[in-house]
Amino acid sequence: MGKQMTEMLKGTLEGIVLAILSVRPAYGYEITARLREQGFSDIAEGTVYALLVRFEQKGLVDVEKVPSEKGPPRKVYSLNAQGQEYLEEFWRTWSFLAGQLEQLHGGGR
Amino acid sequence: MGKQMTEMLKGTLEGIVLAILSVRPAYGYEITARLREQGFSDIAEGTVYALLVRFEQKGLVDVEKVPSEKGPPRKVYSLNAQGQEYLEEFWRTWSFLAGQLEQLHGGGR
DNA sequence: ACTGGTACATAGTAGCACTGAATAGCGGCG
DNA sequence: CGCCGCTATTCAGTGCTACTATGTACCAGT
Repeated sequence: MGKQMTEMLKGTLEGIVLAILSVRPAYGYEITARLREQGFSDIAEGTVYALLVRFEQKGLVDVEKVPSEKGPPRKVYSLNAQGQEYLEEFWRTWSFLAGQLEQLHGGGR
Repeated sequence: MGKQMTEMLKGTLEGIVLAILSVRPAYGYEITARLREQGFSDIAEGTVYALLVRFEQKGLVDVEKVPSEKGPPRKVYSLNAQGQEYLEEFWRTWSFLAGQLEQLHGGGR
C-alpha cells in the first residue's frame, strides 16, 4: 500500500470500522477480511485489533465472546449508543473535509 | 479543533497544501491564513512550516526568498514537476478513499 | 520604548497505522 | 502421532504526522 494511503487512513480507518460495525456486529478477523475485499488490500491485522481495543477502552462498543467452530473464541464487537454518536461526529468531520477537498480539486484546474 | 479532525488531517493536510500551491506559489504565513479562512479554524503555524520543510526535503517544491515590506523575508514555495506528480497521486488515493466512504455512508442506513 | 502585526523556526508530545512475531484452537493429511 | 494450514487474537517496537509552546526577527504607529 502506498505511504499516502497509510497516512490518510489515520483517523479515517477508525470511522470506516465504526461504520462497518454500525451495520451489524462483527469480530476482528472478519472485519479485516471484509476490508481486504473492499480494496484496502493490505491493512494489517494488528492494526484492526489495536483499533478495536481502543474502541473498547473508549466505551464505544460492547463486546461478547462467542465460541468459534474453527479456532479460538471470537470477540464480537457491537456499536453502542455512545459509539453511534461518535460515528455521527465522524461523518460530520468527514463531510467537512471532503467538501473542502472537493472544492480544491474541482476548482483547482 | 476536534481530535477526530486532527487525526484525519494526517496525510490529508499535505494534499491540501499541495493543492493550494498548485494554483499559485505561496509562502507559509499566507497558507496558514488561507487555511484559517477556509474553515480549518486553528491549524497551527508550526504545522504548516514543518510541512513545507518536508516538501522541500522531498524535492516537491522550489523555494525562493522574497524580501517582504513588512517583516522578515518570505520563503515562497512553488510546486515543481515532481510535486505535480505527487499531487496527482494524492488525488488518486483520495478519490479511492472518498469513494469507499461514500459507499459506507450512503449504504449504511 | 512599547505594542502589534508579519514571518519563520524548532524542541517536545501524543496519536495512529505498520511490522513482525508470538500464542492458541481446530481439522486434515501422510 | 506429528506437521501443516486456517482461524483468531495479542503485543512490543517503529515511523510518520499534527499539535503545543516557545523563540527569533523585522517593521510601523503611538
